Amino acid sequence: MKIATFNINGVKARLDTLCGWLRDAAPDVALLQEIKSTDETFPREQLEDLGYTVETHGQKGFNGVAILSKLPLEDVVRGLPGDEDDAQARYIEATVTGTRSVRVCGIYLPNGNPAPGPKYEYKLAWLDRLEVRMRDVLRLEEPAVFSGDYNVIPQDEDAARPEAWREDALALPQSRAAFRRLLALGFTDALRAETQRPGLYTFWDYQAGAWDRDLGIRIDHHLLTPQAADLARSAWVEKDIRGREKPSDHVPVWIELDV
DNA sequence: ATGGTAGCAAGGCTA
Repeated sequence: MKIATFNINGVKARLDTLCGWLRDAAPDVALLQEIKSTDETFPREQLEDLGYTVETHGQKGFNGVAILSKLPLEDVVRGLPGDEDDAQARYIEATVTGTRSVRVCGIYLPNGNPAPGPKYEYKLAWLDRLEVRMRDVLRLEEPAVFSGDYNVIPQDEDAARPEAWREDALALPQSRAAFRRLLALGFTDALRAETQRPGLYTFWDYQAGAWDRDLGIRIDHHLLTPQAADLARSAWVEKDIRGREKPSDHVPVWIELDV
């Protein structure tokens, strides 16, 4: 089972790109972030025509997440549990069953800038709630993946210019500590081993020629329960997507599970 | 210190 996470940065503006990618790359499951659409305006039919089951947790204008799957999706949860007053659409879960079941959890973590400030407080509170949810799922001792745009640069080697991010909400010590706590629960960062070779990034800013100069950061992650990690065959970044026509500022990040 | 680009949606916010 091939699972990709992809911050699409506007599904309506990216629909041709998305459909072409789904035809070529043919993920079994695609977790999308920043769909910037409501459930009603999401281009569901076009994706269903490509053979995908579609579940969305949308919002007008900003944020929004979705799961596309070639296999049926069951037991969908919309919204990160733990705060009834949180109106931002940043989280969706479902179960997909191949030769065995995998819980797939799609994440669009708050950016948190400017820090310090209320947006950063929201990011840290969201990370605390995510830790609770991940602990609960971990207890089930089943294959599960928490995949998406974490808006966290875990370590200096995950940025081309770490000094440029020193004061940024994506790399502040509290952000990194919270991410490390997620790993300490017992999760595996599926792409971590790949970062032994420098220059593994998933995002390049539209501004200041970041792509042309390869000034990227690694902020899109797959975190695997031990049961999922045992099934993991490989993990990779589809970097060339960033150089195509009208790209998102993120690229797809993949894992393949032996399921 | 600022601005640089992009999407949504129709002005400013978010990133």
